[in-house]
Amino acid sequence: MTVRTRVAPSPTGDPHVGTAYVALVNSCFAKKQGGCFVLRVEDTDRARSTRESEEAILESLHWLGLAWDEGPDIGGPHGPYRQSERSASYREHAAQLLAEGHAFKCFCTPERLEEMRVAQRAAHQPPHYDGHCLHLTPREIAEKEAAGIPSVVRLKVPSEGSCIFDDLLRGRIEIEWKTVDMQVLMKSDGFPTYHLANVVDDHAMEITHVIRGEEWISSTPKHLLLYRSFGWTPPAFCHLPLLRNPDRSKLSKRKNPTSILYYRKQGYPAEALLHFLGTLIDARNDDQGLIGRGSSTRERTALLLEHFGEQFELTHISVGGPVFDIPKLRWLCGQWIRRQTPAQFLQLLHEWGYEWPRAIAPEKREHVARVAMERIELLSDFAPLVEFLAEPPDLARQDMALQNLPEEDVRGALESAIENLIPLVGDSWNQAAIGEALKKSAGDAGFKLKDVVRFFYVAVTGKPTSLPLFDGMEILGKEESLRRFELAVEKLH
RNA sequence: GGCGCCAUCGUCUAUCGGUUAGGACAUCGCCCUUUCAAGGCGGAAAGACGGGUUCGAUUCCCGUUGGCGCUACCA
Repeated sequence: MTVRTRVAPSPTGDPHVGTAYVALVNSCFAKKQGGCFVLRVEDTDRARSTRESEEAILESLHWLGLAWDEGPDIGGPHGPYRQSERSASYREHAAQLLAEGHAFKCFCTPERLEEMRVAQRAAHQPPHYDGHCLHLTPREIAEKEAAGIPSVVRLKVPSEGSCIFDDLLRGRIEIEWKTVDMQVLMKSDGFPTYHLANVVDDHAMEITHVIRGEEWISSTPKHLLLYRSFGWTPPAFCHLPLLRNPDRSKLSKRKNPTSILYYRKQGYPAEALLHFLGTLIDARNDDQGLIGRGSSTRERTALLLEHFGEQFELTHISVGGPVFDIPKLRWLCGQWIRRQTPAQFLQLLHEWGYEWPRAIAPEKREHVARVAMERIELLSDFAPLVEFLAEPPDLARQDMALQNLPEEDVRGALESAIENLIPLVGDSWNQAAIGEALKKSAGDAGFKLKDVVRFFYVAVTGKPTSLPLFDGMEILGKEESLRRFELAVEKLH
């Protein structure tokens, strides 16, 4: 039997990094076993599901280089891959459960259920469906339906014994049936809940390994009960740890950016995010040798995925929920950026959507890239670093008030710089010569370059820290550089 | 509260009974140096607690504590 795994996102919000993490594991497992990886959209929550969200999720996973063998966008032999398009199947299966006595119709109002829960809570009982509609006669059911009272279908759960199953990561798990609620399977709007749809589809799509988040462990008995009721062989189950916020709670957007869209927009390269996710599923992927391979983002993510797939071992996933450590992710981003050639980096910037200021001539951009890529982590760090090349700084006198150096000394150094820079004409206006000239200027003014260079930075870039100054000035050109020195001198008069 | 899962440096982790408990991020220091970075070198930093089992436990078992998850006509 060929291995088939799936990821089943619910399109109810922004694409979550946790979805990518689960998708990655499923994809790697399938790849390692020579199986298929399926993407199925679980849009049974009519109120919250949107098509935009679905598109964003697929797009984001693709951005990370993830690909599936079957899915709503590419079809496949087990389609449709969108649960909202499989309603008939759920209705039939619910009817079958009803007919065979594995489920029952429930006419309880939300108000009654709420009162029931409040009472149970007050009595320190776990909230549980109380079986109110469990023993309605066919006649009572018919009457209520004739009266137009809305109903749901609930799962019948054994009252004794326990459900025992094997988790691929955690081994034997035992949960007593009395702690399992009589879950709703079909909502009154005619749509299935996760539990029914998930089981029916996993069976229909011949999923062999259900690899999903840890939050599903306590629901697994319900799913197993459904497989048993239908007479189906259940798949193997594997519950992955949940990604955490730094405070260790489940990763949530209240406390952390969780949207892949966010990371993309901020300029986290896809290959770096993918690599980071890879380190979370197997520590052996925390290998700097993996950084930088490939000449385009597409090729880089493909190589990474190939490596992850080959190396993949379920047992290397540790079961403690890992903190989604943004500082480490950022470092990895910087690493990926730095391992590119300047030309590749330019391409990365372009793909990200960076638009060059017109003032920076195309032939100078590779030089800019070369010196800028050494000092950024995210692509969004690039623009602020190079904006001085397009816009003259708006200097204020106090910007020059650094290091308690008297203004006249600063002015002297700046004037000396101008004097030494003027002779540099034509090709002599280059990084090395500029450096020599500025060193001499500092000396002429009675300082070491080190002591006054910060003022030069402020004069040219408007900030005490920026790109390497000599390169910056070479790129800026002689005329504009001198103009900025002169402007700075004026400020000090 | 009930049920379940989990537990090594601040973080991600290695160790599959015997190690000076290793690496990476972050942090600190030094070097390099045109500021800031990057890079190089080095430092500090961990087995939650209590019982067992064993010649020997971070490793196996039990308990405690702690964290997390579930406890919906959301997934």
